[in-house]
Amino acid sequence: MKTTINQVYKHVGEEVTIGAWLANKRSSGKIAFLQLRDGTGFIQGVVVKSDVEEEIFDLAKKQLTQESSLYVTGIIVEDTRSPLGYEIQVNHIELIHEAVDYPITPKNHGTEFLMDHRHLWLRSKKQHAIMKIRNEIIRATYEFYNQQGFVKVDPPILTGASAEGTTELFHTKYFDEDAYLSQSGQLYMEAAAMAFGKVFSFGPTFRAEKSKTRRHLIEFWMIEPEMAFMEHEESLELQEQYVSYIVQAVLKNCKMELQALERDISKLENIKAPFPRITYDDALSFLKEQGFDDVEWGDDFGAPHETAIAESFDKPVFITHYPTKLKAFYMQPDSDNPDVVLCADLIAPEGYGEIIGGSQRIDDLELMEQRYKEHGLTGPAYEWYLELRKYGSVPHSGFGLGLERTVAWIAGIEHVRETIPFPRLLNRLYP
RNA sequence: UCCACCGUAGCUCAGUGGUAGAGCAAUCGGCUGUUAACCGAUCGGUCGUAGGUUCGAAUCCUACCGGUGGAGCCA
Repeated sequence: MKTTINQVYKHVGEEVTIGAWLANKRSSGKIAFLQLRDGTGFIQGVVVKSDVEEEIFDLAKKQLTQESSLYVTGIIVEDTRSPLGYEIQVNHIELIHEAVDYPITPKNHGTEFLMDHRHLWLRSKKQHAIMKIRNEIIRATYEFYNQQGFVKVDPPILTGASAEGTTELFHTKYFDEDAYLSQSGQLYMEAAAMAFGKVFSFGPTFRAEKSKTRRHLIEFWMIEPEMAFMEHEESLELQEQYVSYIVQAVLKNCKMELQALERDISKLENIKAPFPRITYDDALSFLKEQGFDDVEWGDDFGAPHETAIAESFDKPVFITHYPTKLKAFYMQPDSDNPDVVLCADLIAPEGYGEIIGGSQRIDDLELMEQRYKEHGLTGPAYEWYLELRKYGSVPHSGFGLGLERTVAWIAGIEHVRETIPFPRLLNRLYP
């Protein structure tokens, strides 16, 4: 009977066949241990010389190379010495394909080498665990927003202009016109919110910035909810519920993966709403108390500042009410103080930086037109966006969550490049 | 774009002016519970590239190329 490694617990005492790759092997004169993986998990196969035909033992001991593909047939047994709790006592092996000189050996490798072999590196235990956690976050995201009555709407990837007018865009041709790869679906999601009420998107975004840090990718995935009839504080409540939901989903459904990554689970267990909030002004005072003298009112916070603020909380923290001049043109000014806007960045703990940026959007046509002028934004590409304020404008808010930074934080991975299957980095377009 | 560091065997690294080294991988042999298994042997090199200094350069100098970490910008 054919099965997969994640199903073996249902077949204790039975003979099964598993299609697998050989991750590693260890052998002595009369016993061989095969480390098998099949995509669903890892299991050890035990080949005892006295229990199998001589050619099978010779195959296991000598011919089987790392990453060769095979069908392994044997009896599933419980064994406390195995991390999985089960082993397969091998009776028969059918070699499908013999791998020759697999480049990624069980010893140490450098980042450049591993990234050059990313198509193979994905097979390793740690990378497998990271991708499973990424998948769980995506799965839980769809589940959460569907439960909350959101509709998934897909914004375009090819666009005629920038959403924020700040970041560097990838330029391409659209027949005879200029086009750009999307750096945010937000403006389109605002249109969608006016059609469906509560919407979310999940898709790739592109930034042609020469950023070279452990928090940056050229191509990354964002989840962008947008909610009609929702004001700033309500949006914060949704954000903290959402982030709590995905953290708890990973804790519940990815125990093996978190263990494989040696993640300190105690740091995740208390990630439950509500999250602390601190205004930009209070954050600035806090930084001054901490001895930072390189930042004044009106300056944006740098990575060291964000980290210092995040380290004083054991949950993600919202930094709210940034100066208007620092933020995008579409953000709603605070009615009590128009010098600041109704926005919030959510900073993850443990130095992972900003995982969410969000705000209430300007819904007044006159104010939006004024902002357009101040930011020098003109042209037909923006006309449709203004029309959203012309026909039944309502208060609305939204935010964007960077998937890779979120995966890095939850999985405890140092660099975002390991949290996406094929990262696009400043100097990397291969594989 | 700026700052710092690094390029030596397939991989990870040592070697700081005087014969090119180790561990792992690979190949051969040994070992009945291994967990990056272990033990013995064999194989493995245009020291990133181009100039320069020197009797002599992997080592010192210059330029270039590539990479890593960080800054700025951002999610």
